[in-house]
Amino acid sequence: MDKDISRAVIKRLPRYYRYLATLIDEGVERISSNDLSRRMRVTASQIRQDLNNFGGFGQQGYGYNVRFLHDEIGKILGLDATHPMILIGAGNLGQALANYSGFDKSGFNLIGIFDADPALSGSMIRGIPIHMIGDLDTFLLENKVEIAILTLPKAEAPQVAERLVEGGIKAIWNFAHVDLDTPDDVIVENVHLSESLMTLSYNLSEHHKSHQTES
Amino acid sequence: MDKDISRAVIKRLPRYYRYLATLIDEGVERISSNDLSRRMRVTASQIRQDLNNFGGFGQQGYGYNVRFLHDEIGKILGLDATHPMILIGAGNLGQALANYSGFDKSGFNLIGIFDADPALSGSMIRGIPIHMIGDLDTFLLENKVEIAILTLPKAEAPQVAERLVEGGIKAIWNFAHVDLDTPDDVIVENVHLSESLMTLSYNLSEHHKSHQTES
DNA sequence: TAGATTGTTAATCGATTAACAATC
DNA sequence: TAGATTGTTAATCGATTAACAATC
Repeated sequence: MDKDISRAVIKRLPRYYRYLATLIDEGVERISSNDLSRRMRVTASQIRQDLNNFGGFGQQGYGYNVRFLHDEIGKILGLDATHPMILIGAGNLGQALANYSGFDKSGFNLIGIFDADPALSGSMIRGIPIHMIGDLDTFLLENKVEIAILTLPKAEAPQVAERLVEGGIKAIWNFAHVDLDTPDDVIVENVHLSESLMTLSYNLSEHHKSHQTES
Repeated sequence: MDKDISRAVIKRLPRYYRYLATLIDEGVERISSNDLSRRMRVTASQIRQDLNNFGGFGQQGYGYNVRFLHDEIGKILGLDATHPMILIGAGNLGQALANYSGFDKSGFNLIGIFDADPALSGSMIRGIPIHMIGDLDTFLLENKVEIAILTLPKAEAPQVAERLVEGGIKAIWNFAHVDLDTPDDVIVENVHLSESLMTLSYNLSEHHKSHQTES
């Protein structure tokens, strides 16, 4: 039904969601696009335009019910569903992400960790077993996995990505410093930390007027 | 001199830089905007427009010298300079970033780590000492620090950010799940991982045609 | 020189902002 | 009802793409 929402809009939704959660914590029950725009430092127009891509969540003369809007955006983002995930590459970053328990409460459940290092075989992180990478294909056959987190050296990432696609994975959260070449129906969300740092560095180098930037 | 380059352009520079490094590895000496556009899956027009924001790096009839263009973009990004950094919050993610040695070769030198946990006092990560957060202000007085990496719980981040600003920090690489309210001359680059995952989740939930996305 | 390919201007497309009628 | 504020259309702004003259 909702057709072709622009990526710019989608990327703003989690931020709305976060601000609305804060408002709930503060006990705020309703908010107008104008008040929210002041808090978030975006235009009220943009807020109303963004939300109306998904339907009329507000009420004229009243504004938006905070809890309702929060939950609706949660649904739009798919946070009402459970998303089984695996993580591939238990290095520093991989272990840090595996240790982070915050994803669970949004429905992102890590059910397996894979690495090439035999020393890690059989051990666990937060109760989640570390498997050998050789067992990946079997695991994908026997378990429903939606998302794979790729925290691998760039050299190994493309080959592993291909195996993931063959195994029916739906989405890859890619932390490897490489672009993956996947079929159109596989979602790839890239997090290139070093590129984020370079962007920061650019702004440092010059006499640029700064503004806060989303990565 | 270079005035007001759009953020969209800046965010593409690190990717050009990465592809050019790969071309150097492959022994490619020159490349046309057309060939590069095919590899990177962007338009040749965009490549030429982007680069010409910074000057004419190419030559008609020839294309671009790979090594030269790579190095020029490096300079634009400020990778020819050294950027002393500190990291605040030695939790899972903080430790992972501290352990990552790859930043050094781009000039990003981690010179101090701070945490509130007394158990960590005096220990080191990759030879970099962990200080108590109480010593932050003194450290900033005694050391030239450009960038602070914030890997803290959201509750503590704003207060620490304020101390950093007072201590003369130039830029904050913010991993905390909160927007920081800093003066205009302080650069903030946000990395909100949970928001990145939500974006991925959105694309999963629906029958959206996927395309690879930069976070 | 002829061919190739840039640098750059012009045209198009998309996203943001402004305005206001609808309506709670 | 009157006031407030949305939903939505129209205007503006900015970014991308196309076209082509300049030039190596």
